[in-house]
Amino acid sequence: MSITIKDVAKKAGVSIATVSFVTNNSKHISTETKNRVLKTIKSLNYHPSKSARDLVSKKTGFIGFILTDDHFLRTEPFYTRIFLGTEFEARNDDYYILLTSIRSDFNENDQLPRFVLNKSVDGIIIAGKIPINLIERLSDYNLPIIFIDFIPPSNGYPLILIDNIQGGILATDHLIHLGHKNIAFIGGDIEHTSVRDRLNGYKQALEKANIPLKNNLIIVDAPYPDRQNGYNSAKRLFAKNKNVSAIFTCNDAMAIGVMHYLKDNGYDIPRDVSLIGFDDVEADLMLNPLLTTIRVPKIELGTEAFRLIVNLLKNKKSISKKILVPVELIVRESTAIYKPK
Amino acid sequence: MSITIKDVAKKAGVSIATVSFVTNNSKHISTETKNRVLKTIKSLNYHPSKSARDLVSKKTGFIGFILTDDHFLRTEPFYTRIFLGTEFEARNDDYYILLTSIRSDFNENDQLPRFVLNKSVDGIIIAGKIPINLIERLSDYNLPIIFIDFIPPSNGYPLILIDNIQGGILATDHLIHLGHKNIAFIGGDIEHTSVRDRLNGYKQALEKANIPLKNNLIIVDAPYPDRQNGYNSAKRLFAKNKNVSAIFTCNDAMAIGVMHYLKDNGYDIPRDVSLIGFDDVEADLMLNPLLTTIRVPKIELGTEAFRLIVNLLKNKKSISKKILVPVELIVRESTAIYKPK
DNA sequence: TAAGTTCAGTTAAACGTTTAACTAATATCA
DNA sequence: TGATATTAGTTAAACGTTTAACTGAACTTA
Repeated sequence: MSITIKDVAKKAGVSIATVSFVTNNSKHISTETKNRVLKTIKSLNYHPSKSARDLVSKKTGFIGFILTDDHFLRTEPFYTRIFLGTEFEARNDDYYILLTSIRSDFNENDQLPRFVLNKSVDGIIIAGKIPINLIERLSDYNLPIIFIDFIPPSNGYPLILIDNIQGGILATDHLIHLGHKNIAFIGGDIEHTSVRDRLNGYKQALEKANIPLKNNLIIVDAPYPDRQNGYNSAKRLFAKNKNVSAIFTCNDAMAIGVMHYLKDNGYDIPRDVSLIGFDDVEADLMLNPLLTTIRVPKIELGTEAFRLIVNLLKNKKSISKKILVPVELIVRESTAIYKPK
Repeated sequence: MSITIKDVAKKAGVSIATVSFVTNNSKHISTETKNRVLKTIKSLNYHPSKSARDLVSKKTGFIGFILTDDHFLRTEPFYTRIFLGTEFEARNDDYYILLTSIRSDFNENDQLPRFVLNKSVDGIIIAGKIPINLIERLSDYNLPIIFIDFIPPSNGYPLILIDNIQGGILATDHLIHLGHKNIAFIGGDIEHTSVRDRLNGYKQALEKANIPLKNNLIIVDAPYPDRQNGYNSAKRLFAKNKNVSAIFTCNDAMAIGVMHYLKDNGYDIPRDVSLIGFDDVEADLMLNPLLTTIRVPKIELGTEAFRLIVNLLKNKKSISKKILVPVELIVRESTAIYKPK
């Protein structure tokens, strides 16, 4: 059968406790014995049984990762990248990540993820907007929960957030420095905090530059920030106001929609209109022109979340931290110096 | 602390063995006792400890799922959908899926996935093309392995495959029925079996319709089947042959590249050229015109793989099955009846 | 030198299940 | 009727670890 700690102990001529102490280096063992044990472990290709370990330590060694179907299957690998960041980091710490998806219209009748019901995780990471009734039901299980890129209504949870305000400022500043004055903002649902914060950054940047805010340059009534809604929002923007020289959209998907609208209506990018997105999802490298955008470090969001939850697990006291991950301006081809017509 | 089988046994007034028999219904227990135990379980909200179970049963209850980074982070949610299918199915069978990625240039110096080293999975599902040295090293661990959408060089593994030949026939037949004669095939790497099979279907369909095969209508030298290579392949196709009225590309990504090329060069789709893709990844719903394609049932590929591996695990004898999952023609706007210029 | 301290290692209990082997009661049948 | 089979349940060992409590030797120190 499989090699166990007993086999190692026997072959190395020590007790199983000693082997255990070596593998965990939890007690001082003479270098001589230690090396002998280590060598034996290697030669037998011994790997401790996870279940036996978990059983006695009362830990599971698993972290649950929850995503809605919507987010999971998004065209752009945004949330999958975040997951990957978490998985990467977990490798160093002997944790496994259990990924599951829930329906985005999760309701009272839906079952909680199995790993919650069976208590097979030590903590939970949730990325993106999630139905609040799930959060409420989750709280009964008193597991540590961390949110990525979402601010739940109830306080007290540690949060890993994108520095959206900073991103909004970065994007808008870029356009301002290029000489633009009539800068539009196109967002999805204003109820979503990221959109609100990005808009906030936009406003702050304008104010700092003494450019008056015009409400008819702000379109934030689309239900979902996808390409189609980007297209429609652009249409509505230009219906109100022909005098736009630059557009900041709250994400790349909408930006691509806007791009389509502009092309369909004879505007050249960036000659007639400059366009900047947000996320940098590399969704469309064939885009012409290539999109200037704000890069969100997705992998890093995932790794940060993992580090934080492990910390929480070790120190037991629930620090309700809020970590803002910085973003970066990526200048490509869709923005240019303002030239009056 | 946590509720254990002992608590249930005590409260229900039976031995722990009885409780175990009830939870597994592995032995006949009187309905009376059974109901009493069940009720107690519910009232205490008891859930068996997975690690204790795994320890004695020598199963882990986990299946490993391996993807290369390339596939994982593909723009189109192709492989993530397959994973989701597996995860869905696993829910019914009390299995968990451990998803991990490896680098696409995985080599001898890279570590095997942790779940292999630590023996924390009962079997492995691999989706998409994977470096063969990984397969070789994996075979040492004598775990059941199943491949999805990839035929490894070494035989004997159960395979879940897309019915590519049938798909090739379906696509080409569609174009033939529309009256096209000069039908081009654009594929990526011909070394890839899916491309070969799709091309095969293409050839079969032409032959059946008595349309002579022209080699200068077949472009299969792109290293990777993405948009950029679709664009380039189209360029090369039209350099050799202006007389093309329909194009069948081996996947949607290349089809989108081809679409860009056609637009850039003044061809109207489908008036001048009909275009059909493969995969139906819904990557670009803003596409104009919407792409006619062959739909691959991604979720189903995942569920089939899971069912097969569980079967393998239960019956122990390694049936080297090959399951061909059928595809479906989805007619949208990019194909039309042939009209001579 | 005697008492105490440190060091290196061992022993054995515990974690929460499953399951083979057993028991005791009841049913079946020639 | 007595032997046998069936049913419903129990007992106890086993799975592979961790770790508290212990042991014995070697080293300090007054």
